[in-house]
Amino acid sequence: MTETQPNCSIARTLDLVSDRWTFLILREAHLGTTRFADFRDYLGIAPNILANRLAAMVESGLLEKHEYRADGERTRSSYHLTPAGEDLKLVLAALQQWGDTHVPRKAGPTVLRRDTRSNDVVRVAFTTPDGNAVPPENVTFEPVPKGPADRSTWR
Amino acid sequence: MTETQPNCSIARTLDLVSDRWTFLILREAHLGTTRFADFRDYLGIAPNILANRLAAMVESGLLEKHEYRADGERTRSSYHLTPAGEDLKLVLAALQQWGDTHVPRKAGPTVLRRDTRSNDVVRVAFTTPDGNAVPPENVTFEPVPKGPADRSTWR
DNA sequence: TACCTGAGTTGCGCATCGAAACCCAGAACA
DNA sequence: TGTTCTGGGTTTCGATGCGCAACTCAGGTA
Repeated sequence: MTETQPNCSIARTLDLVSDRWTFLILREAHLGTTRFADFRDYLGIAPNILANRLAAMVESGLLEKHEYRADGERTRSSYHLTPAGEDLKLVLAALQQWGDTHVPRKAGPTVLRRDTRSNDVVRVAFTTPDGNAVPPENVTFEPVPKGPADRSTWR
Repeated sequence: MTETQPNCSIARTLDLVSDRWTFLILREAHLGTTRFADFRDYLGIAPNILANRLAAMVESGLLEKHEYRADGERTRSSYHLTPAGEDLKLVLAALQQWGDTHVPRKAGPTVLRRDTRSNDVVRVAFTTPDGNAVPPENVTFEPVPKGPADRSTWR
């Protein structure tokens, strides 16, 4: 087994998270869910699939499994976002924002993204390094000159 | 078949794009690929899967199929991003940015996001509506008060 | 002792995936 | 006129993976 890493960052990312359930588990984790039974009940996911996904996500560094013990109870497992998992907040927000505009729910969105300081609703957008907004139509994906020219090796 | 729409924007979005190949086809489309054979060769995707995905993406409004005829050639098919598909640029960029930092390639990234006006490298970030950057740790997902409280109906 | 609850595991039928092979129409060639 | 080439697919078929339902197992509770 040669276990080739794709050259494309999008492809490497998708190797870890492209699954629908993985995204939804991440959504729940970002909303504060940590326990197996809560993920199962909130998402309506089959327990074998959930166990499978959680293990894969721990394996790939998106979640950490902790054992904890509340007073007078036995130890339980909980799953917490790692910094890498936290950083996917931006991806989740981008997906959500797209869904809000392109496949809207008649009754309006169920979840907002809000700035805890100002209470403003937050958007995801392109910016320059110094924080100026860039209109999407001015953003291009540009292969780097030294990169592998053969597109088929990008995956 | 009741064909229920999930209440969660992320879930509704994932119904259209959660598949790994769908994302990679979108990446290629954003790089300018329009023809069946080019998608097939650049991605190394089996033609049945490609045909399947392209049809689904046309069906869900991410791509449009055009017939065109170059001088002295027969008509050919091409696939072009719709505005909705264009808007997924932000999601692709967010995935790519995450991959660049959390599963980096030793030889550096293969594709950059660049502002065609200033030539600056572009980042994806949270902003307020008036364009100020918001640090990710200050962004929370907040269920709207009137929304369905029962999380299990969100999907 | 029996029961409950959280956190899974196992078994099984069905759908989907993907590799390889095949197909078909139009142009180009001979 | 027939053959070949190429783009854009379709068909076949075996392997994988999904989700439901049922079961397990350990610790705490009545």
